[in-house]
Amino acid sequence: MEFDVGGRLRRLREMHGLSQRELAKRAGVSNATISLIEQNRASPSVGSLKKVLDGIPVKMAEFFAPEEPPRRRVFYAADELVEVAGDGGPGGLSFRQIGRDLSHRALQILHERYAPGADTGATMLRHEAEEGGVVLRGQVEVTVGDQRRVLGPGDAYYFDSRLPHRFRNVGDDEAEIVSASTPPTF
Amino acid sequence: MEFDVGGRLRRLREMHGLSQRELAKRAGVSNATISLIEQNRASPSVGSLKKVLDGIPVKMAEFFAPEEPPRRRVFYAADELVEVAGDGGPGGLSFRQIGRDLSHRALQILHERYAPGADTGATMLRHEAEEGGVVLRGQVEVTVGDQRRVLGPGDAYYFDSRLPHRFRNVGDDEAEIVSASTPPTF
DNA sequence: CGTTGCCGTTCAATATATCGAACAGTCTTA
DNA sequence: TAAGACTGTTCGATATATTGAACGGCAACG
Repeated sequence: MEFDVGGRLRRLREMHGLSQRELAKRAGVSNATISLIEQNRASPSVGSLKKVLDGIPVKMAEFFAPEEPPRRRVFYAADELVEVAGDGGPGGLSFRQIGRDLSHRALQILHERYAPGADTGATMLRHEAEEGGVVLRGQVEVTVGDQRRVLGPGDAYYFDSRLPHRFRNVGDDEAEIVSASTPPTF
Repeated sequence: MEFDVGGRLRRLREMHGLSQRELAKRAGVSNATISLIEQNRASPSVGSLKKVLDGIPVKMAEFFAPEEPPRRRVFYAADELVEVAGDGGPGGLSFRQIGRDLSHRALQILHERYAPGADTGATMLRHEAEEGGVVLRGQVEVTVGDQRRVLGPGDAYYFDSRLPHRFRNVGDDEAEIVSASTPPTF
């Protein structure tokens, strides 16, 4: 099993939008060196390789880490967000989540919509997590522990998920929130 | 930050109960080479180092892997979010963050606004983190590694922050995003 | 058109890694 | 005591990595 040092370096460099000369300057080596390494016409010393990687910057372990980190999905169209709670209908709540499988993710992000009067109910205690969000439209009454407040467009919140919490749309129009929590809890 | 290649190799070799000569034979290099490398009197080429490690055997990524692998306030009015980047004026970028001190938080949540044409620039900070977000208004071109896409209202993204990334408002109107990342990076 | 500036590549000169062989030390055995 | 079989280290010769300067290509500009 050979390691294509040159190809790997070239891909990393280009991915970071650097020219050979630019990288050479940052790394303190000559551009010729980079060129030769990328063509696999020279096998750099560990010291040199380290200098080069520091200029990108990339850690040694990263560089040699198992080739392709399975290219995870990055983009999601609006209609590809997955409904994870509520009925999704016009009458109530809609929680639309970025990505279907969160088991390898650190973050759960939701696009939430509340019909007028919609209410999450008194929510259970959750696992050890933190969450926060921004209200985009409407008037949402947020209750966390013994604190309560009505938030409008642009207002935000942040709390420890272990506290009991509740969201309620107290306005006459639909309300919208984008929220995030870590780690994902469901 | 330096990497003690010699010391590391010596420890690994002894841990596996190999003599310099024995390892040299397995690896197909001279014993002198091993001796010099272990004294840090020579910085082996990655080709040589690979041969040596194969003789132990130890993977490159393993060799360079770090010793140990990685592993109040609730409500904020819209005008209490703190501007953390950009000029905040009408002309460019505005990144408004929930909360001022993130040192004890797991989550960084931003309410971002981009004037038409606004751009985060090509080179971005890189950190061990994950981030995602939802586009609320406008047309935003998102580039992550070698992937690129224009996202509109309701569309979303999620990626590993170690990949170089860039956001650009390619529409004629202001664009708006709510994003989250963990752990907070600043 | 020529100039400027950037790109990646190539080449001869030089610095350095690597080799083969010899060195000194330790332990075992005759 | 010396010989044999190990250990890790050192030395000059040689192979190779690295340099600095040149080269040709390509796009922008006057």
